[in-house]
Amino acid sequence: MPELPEVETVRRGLERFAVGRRVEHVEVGRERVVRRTSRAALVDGLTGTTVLAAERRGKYIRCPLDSGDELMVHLRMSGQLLVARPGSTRPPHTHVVAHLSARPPGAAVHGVLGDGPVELWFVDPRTFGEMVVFDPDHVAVEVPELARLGIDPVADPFTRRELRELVRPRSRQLKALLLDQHLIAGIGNIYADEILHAARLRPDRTSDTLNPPAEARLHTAIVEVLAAAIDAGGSSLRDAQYVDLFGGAGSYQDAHRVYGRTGERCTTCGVGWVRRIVIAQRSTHYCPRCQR
DNA sequence: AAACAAACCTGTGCGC
DNA sequence: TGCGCACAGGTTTGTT
Repeated sequence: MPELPEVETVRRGLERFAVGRRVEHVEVGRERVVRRTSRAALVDGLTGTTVLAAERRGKYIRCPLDSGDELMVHLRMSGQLLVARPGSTRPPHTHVVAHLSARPPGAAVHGVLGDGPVELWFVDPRTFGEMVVFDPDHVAVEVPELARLGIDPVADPFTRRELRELVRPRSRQLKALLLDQHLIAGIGNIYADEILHAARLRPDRTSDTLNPPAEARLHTAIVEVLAAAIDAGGSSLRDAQYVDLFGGAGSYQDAHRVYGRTGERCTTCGVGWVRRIVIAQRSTHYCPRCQR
């Protein structure tokens, strides 16, 4: 369930362990992962390039390469990026392996893997995830959804004013609004529920009914919940699809107030019981007492 | 414009 | 115990 905090955790891992290395060799198993282009396009686009940076927009990872192209990775539901020592045993569903060079002399030493060569694995049982190398000058054609992405509440300036301009002119259920990547990029099902609980707003309330205090609570909740989740390294659920670059779990699941807590007493008010309903075709958890 | 449905795919966990 | 099935997650596309 990689959402913004999980993708940000992965991005930070890439910054430490991939940036500055050269891609020596690429293996692509299942071609479905590169369906937007082809196996050859990914191999040719990556081989021989050096990774210049690791960036994130919403749930999309973007890595500029010294060729002028960019690598885009989306983990979708079950994708993982992992770093490993060369020759390590690969887990099932490892669809792409990029062999990265040692770091150049003078680079800082980073963690247990040191500066020797590493492998970067893309693992994805459900194969919804994808990788593509594209020309950023043609992003609107080659990766149109990137060009249509809404504001990133962590990477972009995101004040109450930006939120107000998204919320006021529409009449959308708040849950659906938070999930709409064209408006705000990066919030998924878990964090939408947690944000609305923190803001004390019902998920089915419509956006044009918020008064200024409610709008302010929503803004604060978006910023604070995402920041706390990033600090915790994201959420790893029981079926544990999400892990960081080294296979480590996050801990924000322990801080969930409503997601996955159907039928439990609300820990915030101590009175209400967490309900599960369906909104925007997604399971939605909230406390009918706290959230209005 | 907004809501809804289906599609993509596989592992997990439930009920019988 | 074993089987079958609903379900989970993100996004696009198409329909109402």
